[in-house]
Amino acid sequence: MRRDVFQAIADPTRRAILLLIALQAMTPNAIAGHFDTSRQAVSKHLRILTECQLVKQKHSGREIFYQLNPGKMKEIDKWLEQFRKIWENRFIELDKVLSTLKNN
Amino acid sequence: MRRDVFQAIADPTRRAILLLIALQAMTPNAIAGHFDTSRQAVSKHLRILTECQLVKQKHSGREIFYQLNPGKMKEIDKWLEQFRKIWENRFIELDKVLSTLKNN
DNA sequence: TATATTTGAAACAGATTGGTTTCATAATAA
DNA sequence: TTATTATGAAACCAATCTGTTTCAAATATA
Repeated sequence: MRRDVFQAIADPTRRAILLLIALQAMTPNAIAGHFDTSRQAVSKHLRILTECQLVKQKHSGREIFYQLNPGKMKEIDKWLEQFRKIWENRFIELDKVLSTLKNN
Repeated sequence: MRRDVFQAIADPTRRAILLLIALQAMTPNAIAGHFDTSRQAVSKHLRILTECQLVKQKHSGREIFYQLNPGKMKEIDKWLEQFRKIWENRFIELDKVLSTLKNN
């Protein structure tokens, strides 16, 4: 069972769930109401999202509200950051080429 | 066959390949040399990465060099951006709370 | 030309995934 | 208390995924 953030966001329904609960915590039933899948299917998605800590639970009576854990989203951002550095380096190199051309 | 960038980066080997060829274009054989999997397995990963346009091919005789397509990486960045906006909004709201406390 | 190298692709096997059905548990309402 | 509601979890199935084996095609070398 792979349960990392990258595997978690690979599924389009899970990405939609993350966006849905980003602004407001919601119960599994409420979330399921926004999709064509069953409550049980949503529940399984929520389990995966919870296990990799992309969402957090907040119990309230018999209801469970799920909300985004923004901190964990930064793990994806961190991974992307490596590539951003590469792009930036290329831009610096491009700048060098351009200034060399300018001086000649 | 789902072939979007999110499904592509779900596999750890594929993420490692992306990092490996980010700085320098490489052939499938050279890439396979860096991992424990076979050349054929790497070839399949490269096919998936190529199909979703995360990498580009550059033919040179019988060799094929694979290189990162940084532009496509931005699709992931774009998706993350939605959440960054949410975080920023929260920070703005937090600022409001703090300044209200200050004035009282 | 004959041989070796580099690669992609198809066929197959085992593991994983996403969804449904069913059941158990806990909290609320009548 | 009894019935209803909200939820998680287990069993199961079809589809998909990753890796291996095998083969074919194209390019380079002896």
